[in-house]
Amino acid sequence: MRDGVQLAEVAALVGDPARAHILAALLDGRALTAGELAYAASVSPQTASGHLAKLAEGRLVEVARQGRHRYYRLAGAAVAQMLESIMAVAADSPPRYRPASKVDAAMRTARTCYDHLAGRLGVGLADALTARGHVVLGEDGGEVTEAGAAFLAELGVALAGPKRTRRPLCRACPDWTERRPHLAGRVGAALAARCFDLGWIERRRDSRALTITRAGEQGFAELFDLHL
Amino acid sequence: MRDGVQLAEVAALVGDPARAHILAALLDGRALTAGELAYAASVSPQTASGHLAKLAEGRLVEVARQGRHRYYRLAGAAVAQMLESIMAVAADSPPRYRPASKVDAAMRTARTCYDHLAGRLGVGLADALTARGHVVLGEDGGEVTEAGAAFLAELGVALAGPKRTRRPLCRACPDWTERRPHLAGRVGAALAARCFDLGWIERRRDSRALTITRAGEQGFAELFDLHL
DNA sequence: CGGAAGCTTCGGCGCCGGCCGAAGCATCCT
DNA sequence: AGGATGCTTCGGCCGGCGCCGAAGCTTCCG
Repeated sequence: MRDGVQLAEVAALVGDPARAHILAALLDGRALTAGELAYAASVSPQTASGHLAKLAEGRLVEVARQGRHRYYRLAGAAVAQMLESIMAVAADSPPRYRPASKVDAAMRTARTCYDHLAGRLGVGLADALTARGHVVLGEDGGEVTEAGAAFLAELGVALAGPKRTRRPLCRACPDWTERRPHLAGRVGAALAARCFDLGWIERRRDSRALTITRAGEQGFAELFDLHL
Repeated sequence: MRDGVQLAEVAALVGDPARAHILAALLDGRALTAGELAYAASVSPQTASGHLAKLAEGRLVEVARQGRHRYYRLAGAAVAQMLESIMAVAADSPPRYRPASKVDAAMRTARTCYDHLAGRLGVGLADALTARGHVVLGEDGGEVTEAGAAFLAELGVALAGPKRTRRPLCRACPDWTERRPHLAGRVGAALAARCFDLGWIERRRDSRALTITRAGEQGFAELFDLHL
């Protein structure tokens, strides 16, 4: 069982509190500077730099130099999915203390998951789209029906992009609060981006939780029969 | 971002080499004794005992006393899925050394994943069943069609069991070698069990890889048009 | 061109945690 | 009962890693 060592190496990278905070901060798919990540992890810049070097060597994050800043981001959707699956185990494992604070309620309602939407909002959208036959989530990623393509086009969701990308169009991504999948893949990302553009949702400070605006409440209710 | 600490706690449990070997050994869903796990992890019984206590406290494994033995097993399918997703990241992350040994080839062909089948065999079965409309894998787990139920019944797959179980009937489980989902859930487990009973597949020593017997080759080819 | 900002590298300290020997329980066998 | 087996607990050793201060490198600005 030789895969045990690689398993341990990757898990150990996530297993340090500072690095876990860094990864959690990157989980919404944005690219953050080393300084911001140091602040997020509550460690000094030197310490964060060391952690980031290890994460980069382990191919968990990628770095992009831009002027005197260095922007770090998750290395891909597989990493995000791994982190979500670990959180899913962490969520029900420890009976220790269950804060259930206000921010948790917000997280459960709507949050970003890598570059798409999760929480009740995310699974609600996925449910609505599948119930109406706009998307079909199969085992091999899933597809968008003709009616779905028309619906999304009318909504203004940009699905053009380079066709040669390897990323699947649709993917069911497990949601660790709702325990049911939400919509990921290129469609999930484009839909989330469009919701931001429409001003239906807004990011919160220092959290992956999202604020649903009044326009968003109206839009989600009218177009998706979704009341959150 | 308070979830960072819980993330780190769970990941740190997997992050130790000895514990990772233990978890990898349990990944096929069987329950093993503390002694067997100590041997699998190449540590002394005392050391393994400490690790197992931590894994149990972290709710990653469950223990069942039976005589003077203690049988440990993974705490659930969510844990198995987490481990698979970590392996998926570990598989393409390190360009270090790629052994690509013989056992790896066997693992890619057919192996167990928790209590169901993975590898080319696993995804091939899932493909065949969906292509023929025997199962429909949706986002919310999936269903077995009437034709599928009849087909499985004729094959001798026992799907009765207690109806009140929470476990979904079907579920798409990501496959880290094929990078496409295979069939999990109660149906996946029952199908795997039936293949063992039919003598189509056999476990190998010290590995999750499976040997496909001559009867298995014939059966998979005839009933699923699957040539491995 | 100097100074400041952002980030990294280096060096040494300190501590957490894995490891095993020895001992302590529980269970099974005869 | 006596001994063997399986597993756990205790105690102490020791290596590794996270941490930060100081210094060095690159980039931006006036």
